[in-house]
Amino acid sequence: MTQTETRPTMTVLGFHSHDHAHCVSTTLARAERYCAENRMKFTPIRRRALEILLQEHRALGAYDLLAVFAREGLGTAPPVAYRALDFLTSAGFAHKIEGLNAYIGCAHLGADHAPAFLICTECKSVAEAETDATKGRLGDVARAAGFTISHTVIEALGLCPKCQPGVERGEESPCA
Amino acid sequence: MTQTETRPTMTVLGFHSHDHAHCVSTTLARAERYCAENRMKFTPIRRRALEILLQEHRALGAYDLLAVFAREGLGTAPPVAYRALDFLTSAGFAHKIEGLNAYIGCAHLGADHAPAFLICTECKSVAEAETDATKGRLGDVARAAGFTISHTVIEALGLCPKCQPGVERGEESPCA
DNA sequence: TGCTAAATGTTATGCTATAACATATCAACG
DNA sequence: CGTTGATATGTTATAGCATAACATTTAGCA
Repeated sequence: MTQTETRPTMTVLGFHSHDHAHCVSTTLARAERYCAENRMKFTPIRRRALEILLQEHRALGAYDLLAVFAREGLGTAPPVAYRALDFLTSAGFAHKIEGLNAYIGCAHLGADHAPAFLICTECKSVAEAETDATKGRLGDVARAAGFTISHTVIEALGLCPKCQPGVERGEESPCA
Repeated sequence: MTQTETRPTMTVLGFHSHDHAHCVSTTLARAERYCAENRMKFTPIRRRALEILLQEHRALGAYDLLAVFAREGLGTAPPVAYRALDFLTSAGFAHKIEGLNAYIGCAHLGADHAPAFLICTECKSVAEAETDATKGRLGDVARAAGFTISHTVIEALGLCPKCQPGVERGEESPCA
């Protein structure tokens, strides 16, 4: 199961290192402001759910999230997790990775963007790309067919740079 | 549940009408030949599974398939359906629609192609496009990130031409 | 205050998928 | 022919993902 405890500040985002604690806190602050401006309720459980997803920075199952909630006394029944995830995904604060039945936090606030994901099947780390261009191409196909797109799922499964065969690793766990 | 009985010969493929009975039989024949040439066993249950998927020509859940099997005395336990689907998807004879947890037959034989799907959330009909171009663009992003793609999931959910608001329908069921 | 809408708590259930092990089938080879 | 090994199938049980339904609480507002 997922542990939240001992985790370095510098970890992987989009397979690049960065100051993770900083990006978590600023994204939370931005979400807070976004909700205030849009009459949305950023309740403690929703805020904590986003915080967990952002901290992990990899695809997390609903029941993984629930397990953290349980440890923290925030709830034990599945709907607790799914409601928080519904809120976050509706708001565009998180996305579901369909290929993994899992969820990931997102730094791009606002409901309408068409993300593409690179998902490492080895270490489960996920990079998010904003490929409106990809949606544009899919959009061309759709337009030609008279099809109206409401949502896109664009995911690539494979191996991230650190999990490629032949890459030697140190003592740290792969990709994070 | 899904009924196989009374179904017109002309139905929707890629949102275009076509002679469906013909495309089902020719695709089955091609699959048969492909398997013979590649030492793969196109057993009765696998053949029937593909036939069902091709006939329906829309996303079908594993348990929908299983229900048909049960009616026909081919099996009642989930692994029966999942094994057939595993074979068909491995062979490239069928694809899983991740956004629906459902499966669809495919006319493009051979394991390696990168399909994109337009999925009508109203009538569940599915159009398949061979957008190697889209894979190419995702591939650009991946290459830049040092990511090796093994599989892509490219799906657009929305409304097909016949299910658009404002389109009046006759007495037939939507899109099929 | 009292109304309404939204959020949360809780129980139960349904859908999706696979593990594990037994049995059967079939092709290759001596 | 019969053994052997690999693949396919039969079967039971269970794991993992998700939601329906209803009770209770909370927050905003007339």
